[in-house]
Amino acid sequence: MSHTRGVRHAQKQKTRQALLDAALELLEDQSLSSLGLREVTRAVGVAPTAFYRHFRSTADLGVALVDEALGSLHPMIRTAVAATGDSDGRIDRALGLIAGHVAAHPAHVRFVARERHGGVQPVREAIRAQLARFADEVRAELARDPVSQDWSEDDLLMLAQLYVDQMLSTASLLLEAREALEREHVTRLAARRLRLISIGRRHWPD
Amino acid sequence: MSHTRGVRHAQKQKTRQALLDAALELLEDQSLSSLGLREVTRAVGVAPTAFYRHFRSTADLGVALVDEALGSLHPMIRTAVAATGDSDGRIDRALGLIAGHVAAHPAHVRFVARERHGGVQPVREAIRAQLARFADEVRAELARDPVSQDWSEDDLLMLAQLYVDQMLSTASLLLEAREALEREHVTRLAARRLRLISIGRRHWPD
DNA sequence: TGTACATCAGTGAACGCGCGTTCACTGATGTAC
DNA sequence: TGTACATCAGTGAACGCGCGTTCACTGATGTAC
Repeated sequence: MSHTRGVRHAQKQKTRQALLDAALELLEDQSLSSLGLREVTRAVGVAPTAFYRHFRSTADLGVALVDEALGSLHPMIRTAVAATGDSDGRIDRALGLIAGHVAAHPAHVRFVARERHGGVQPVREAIRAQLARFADEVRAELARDPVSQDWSEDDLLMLAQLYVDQMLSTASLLLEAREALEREHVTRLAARRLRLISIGRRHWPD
Repeated sequence: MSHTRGVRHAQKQKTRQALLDAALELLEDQSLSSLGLREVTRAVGVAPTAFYRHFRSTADLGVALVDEALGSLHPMIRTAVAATGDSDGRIDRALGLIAGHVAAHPAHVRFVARERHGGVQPVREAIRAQLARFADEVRAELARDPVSQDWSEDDLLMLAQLYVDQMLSTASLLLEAREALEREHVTRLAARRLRLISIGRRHWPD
């Protein structure tokens, strides 16, 4: 039954995914606001009109890409900031997770970094909403740490946002680093930045 | 003489500036990679072909906009991080300068935030170079502070980059805040972030 | 100061091209009985 | 299982439109003497 109904549906999903994949690849060296619908269908090998069976516009496709890029990332975020191990160990673990993610999904990371402040409002909004969710999850995780006992909710969120910003910024820098040696340098600098922040955290409010 | 030679030259500069101004305005709600040359000339009221008397392409115009937006900002940067006054006073002064700049040149700030990771490579590169100069100037200023006596050059640069990132990030957040109350909230959060960083700095390396 | 020539910012017509969107269609898949 | 009808993902032709770029031009400004 689910199979009988599924053949047409499955084929549709396959085409939809092909459109998303092709768009993501085309977006490696251009912005969403200049991505053409025909460009995408041409890359997939379907008629331009087929696009409308899946998305109302390229902006709509962009929002779907945001969900694909960030929607599945929530479990990783919690792990990245989990309060287990010593401070330096936690920093190394978080950076390892980030580096792994960038290596596995470079195009997704580039897309989010590019469109976060890009020219397409609904996409900016979708990214903003996802990053706000991340920040709130990080805040919840930070609250479990004894170090944060006397912190107000506002300050916890402030710190969480700082961490989320650092993650995205580091991911973006890793993306630009083409050689392994350069990536190591970026990681070392990011570790120092995180270290400085965690020192500030420990001594807050001084 | 400089006047005789100047009439034609001055008129040319005037048109060039009109093109830059019109482009900047059009870029408030789109990315450079989707900005059309005809769009810009139409807004100014000159023939499309006149564009080529000033820029080879919209990417070229974008690089000129980067220089306009960031080139004149270097003196302010030094003032913003100058090591005079107590820590909280310095933070307030820096945030005041940023808020003033955002209020005076919102379109420039938006342009830089948008194109920093945007789809036009030469423009990204121009922004990266200017931000690197900022970071180096901040590093030089930080080095003059007794607090940084034992810091390595690498760590000073790391901290300087962190400050530059915070400035840009705060400027971008201020831009999105439409109401005065919202802007106050953004400023207060930014002050806390800077405070946390300066605490980390004071206790570095713990 | 006046004249003859050079420069060059801005023009306007023309081009070929790819764009987004519409529409009626086809034929495989799904559903009812 | 078989038949008759409904659904709907993908097609292909057609449209009007604005794009970037070329080219020879005009006429005001600049220069040499």
